[in-house]
Formats: sequence, structure tokens, C-alpha cells
Amino acid sequence: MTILDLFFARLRAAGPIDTNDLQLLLQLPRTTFTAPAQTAIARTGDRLGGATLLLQGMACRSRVRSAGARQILSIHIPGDALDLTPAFEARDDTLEALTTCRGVLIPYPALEAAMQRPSLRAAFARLAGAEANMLAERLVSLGRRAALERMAHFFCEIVARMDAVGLGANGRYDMPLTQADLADALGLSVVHVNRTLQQLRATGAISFRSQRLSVHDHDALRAMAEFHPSYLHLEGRQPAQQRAAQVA
Amino acid sequence: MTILDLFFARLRAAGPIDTNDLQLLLQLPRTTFTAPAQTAIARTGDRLGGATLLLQGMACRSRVRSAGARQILSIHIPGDALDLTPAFEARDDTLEALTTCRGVLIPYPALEAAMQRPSLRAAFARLAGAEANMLAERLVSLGRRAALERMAHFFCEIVARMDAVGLGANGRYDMPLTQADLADALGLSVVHVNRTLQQLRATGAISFRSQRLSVHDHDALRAMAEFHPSYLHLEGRQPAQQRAAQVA
DNA sequence: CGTGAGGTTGAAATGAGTCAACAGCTGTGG
DNA sequence: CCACAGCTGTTGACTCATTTCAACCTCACG
Repeated sequence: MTILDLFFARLRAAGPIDTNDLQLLLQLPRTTFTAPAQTAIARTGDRLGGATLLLQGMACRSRVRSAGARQILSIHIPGDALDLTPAFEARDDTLEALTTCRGVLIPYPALEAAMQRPSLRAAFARLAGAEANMLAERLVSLGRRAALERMAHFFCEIVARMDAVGLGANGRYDMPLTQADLADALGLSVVHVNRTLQQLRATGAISFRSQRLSVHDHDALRAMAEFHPSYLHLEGRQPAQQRAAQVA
Repeated sequence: MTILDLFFARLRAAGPIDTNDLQLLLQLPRTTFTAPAQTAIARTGDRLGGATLLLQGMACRSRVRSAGARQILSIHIPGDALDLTPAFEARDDTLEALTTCRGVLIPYPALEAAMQRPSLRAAFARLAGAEANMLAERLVSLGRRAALERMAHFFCEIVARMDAVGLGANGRYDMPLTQADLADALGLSVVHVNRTLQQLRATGAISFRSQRLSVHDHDALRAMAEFHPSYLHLEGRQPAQQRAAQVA
């Protein structure tokens, strides 16, 4: 049981990984950080100087257009690695804490050193690949899915990811997103998110209120979204409990 | 003057790179391939087993929904590196040749070996980072830009990229995209692409017919798109000729 | 000269956005 | 302890961007 536990769970979900590698990761220098809810962890133009592992809380990466419109690029849950690729230049997006966040920062030089090891390089490449895949699938959502499917797909993905690291149980998940956040993630207006959410609730597949998502009919939700979790490249698709046991 | 010339131009555009590294890249085993226009280079489920460098022609990466709707994820021009990250699992998208394509495939094992060298790792990370940045910016387009801006932004990006490797001159660029391709890239219907294109032409900023894009008013186009090329992380923003000279 | 792919057009339908008001809840300060 | 401010969610009416459907045009090509 270590501090990086959730990150290790994420690594394991992406594929087999060597115990020695995990040991090496544990020995990397790192600094912990916390960020209060609703604040920026890193802004456009900043240089974090390392990769971030999110251990508690929920964060998102976003870009803001001059007109003020915000587009959320990705939502991050505990166990996620952020900014895996060394940023040589100033960052182009903003990293925001949606809730109070706790995590660690691993400086790039240390990470670079660890990357000497091919097996670790491969493991990180898998994470980066999954991240790129998620971005791609979001592009499909915004480009070619109607609001309802889009929202259903969003919930399917985040639920699959939370299951993979053992977060949430009995189909209930902490989901501290306002409808405005959801709108910016889905490329919709707040009003339309509200109505689409009602529509989705009306199907009986989910409920979503007061920071809490409950999935009542998993299959129906997936069908609505045409969700095929293969693009996430998560190994098993075990329910949360079983996965949690395996990790521990 | 080597066969990988355009790829080297792309690497250089992304940042400084050592001559020794280029030499090493030249010595990597590689197989050349060609693909006729309108055919798939690699389909969902395939495993290419290596990174692809596109040297001639134009290709795109896309996903198709069960209903038949296609979303183009990225457009690739000569000099682009595709599938830089080793794919351990079957690919999730389709790689299509839009025109006749010529390129080389570098097997992952060889690439992996080259990655031992930190400077090369950094160079490839820059390419991968730029790719991810482009995906992110496309997400902003689909989520938060109206059709006209979206199209203007698309043209701005591809023009900037072509300039960076010395393709196109005098504001004229080979652009073998049908309006249907454009629609699938921009997440619009073909009809609406047609009308938006007329609107864009009417501003006098561009013309686009018979596989050829001409940019008449670069500044107007950028203004319309709110295009800020910094996210591409291309070094200079020299006009094509100057850049071509530097590369040669 | 016919055929088909790509492009263009008009009209009607609709999904999503905008505007504006209001309800519910929480935290805060008087 | 109440009043108020402010954020989040909800609703209705209206507008508008975009899609859909269907027809037609144009041109390259066999």
C-alpha cells in the first residue's frame, strides 16, 4: 500500500507491469501538491516542469477562446497521469482543479531517467496512447454524435475509467461536475445540457444529482452511446470490487 | 538530399535537432510503401508494426460510427510521422490515403532502439506533443467554433503546417480534399460545407477549387479563425521559400 | 454519349442556442 | 436568526444554425 497506489492501479489496467518498475517509480523524486477546488493548477503559458499524477480529486484540461467560450479537453480522475510528455515550451491549455485535488509532481529529468528502462517507456507509452485515443473518441463525439448519445458516451467512458481503478461502487460514482462543466466538456450550451440530462434521466439509465452519478442500467446506457470500451485499452472490464481486490 | 528530407524538415520545424541524430535515423531499417488514392493504408484492428513517415501524398486518420458517419481525426501531409507511439493492441482507427501516398515504415523495434538516445526521444516527444496539441485544438473547433470559423481555422492550420515543411508557394497549396472529406473533418454535413465554403470564398480570403487552395488574404483568414499558430509549436513562421532554402 | 462522382441549390424540418426569468440552496454578515 | 447574495439548476418562448431531402448541374472518363 503506497501513496502511488491509484496510479499503479491505472498502470496495471493499461497492461502488465513489472514489480521492479513499480519499485523504481516509487523511488523517483517527487513533490506533492494540493489545489483547492475551482482553481487553476497550471495556466496557459506556465511550465510545470514535470509530470503530474493525480491522486485525489477531479481535474480537467481546458482551453478558452477569446470570446470566453471554454472547451474542456479531458477530465482527469485519481490515478491519471497528466502531462506525460515533457513540455519544452509553454503549455497551451489550462489545468483546473474541479474539486480539491492532491497529487504529486515528478520532475521531467527524473522521469527522463526512468524512461531509460524500455519496459517503463512502454508502460508510459500505453498511457499516452490511451490518452490520445480518448481525445480521438471525444472528437468523434463532438463531430458526429447528437447531444443525447454524446452525453451517454461521456458517462460511459468516465464510468469505465473509474471502474478500472476501483473508484465508485454499486454503480455509484462521485461526479463533482456542474452542468456548466458538462456543457463545456460536451460542446453544448448549459440549457441544452440541462434538458438532455432530463431526457437521459427519463430513460431510467442513470440519475445524476448533487455531485453523484448513479448508473441504473449499464447496458441501456452503453446502447444509447454505442459505447465500445476497447478504445480505452483497459485490460479487464471487471466490476469495481473485483478490480480493487486485485490491485490491493 | 535524402529520401527522408521532408520528415527532417518536419523535425527541424519542431525544434533544433542534431545532425548525428538525423544520420542515425537514416540508418534505421525501413520499408517503403505506396497506397493508391482512396484506399485504406491500415484498417481498424490492423497492426502496422511500425511508425509510418508519409513522404508524398495526403492521408487521414478516421473513425466510422456504426450508422456510417465518418469523423476524420487528422489530416496528414508529407513529412508527417504517423503512429509514433507503439501500438500494442489492434489500432482503433483507419488510416486512409486521400491521394496516392508514398512513405516508409520503420519497425517499432528499430525505432525503440533509436529511442535509447535521449535527444531523439525528445525530438519524437515534440512531434507527439504537437500531434496531441492539434487534436486538442480540433476539439475546440468542433465544440466551440461555428462553421465558418471552424473551416477558416482548419485552412489556417493546414497552411501553417505546409509552410513549415516548404510545401506550397505563393499562397497556393495542393489540397486534394472533397467537400465530403471536409465535412467529415469539420463535423458538418456536406451541404453545409458547400454553403460555408461559398461564404468563405465570398470574403475574398481564399479560393478553393479543383484540388487547389489559394490563400489571398492570410490575415483576414486568421482573424476569422482566431488562429494562433503557437499551439503547433513550429519554430519559425517563415514563408515557404525561405524555409525550403534552409532545409536544403 | 452515358455514367458516376463531386458539387450546387432550394425548401422544409429540427436540434441546439439564446434570452430571460425564477426556484432552490448555501454561505455570510448584520 | 434572518436577509441577502450568489451559484446552480430549471423552465418557457423564441431564434437561428445546421441537417435533411431531393433535385439538378457539371465535368471527367470510359
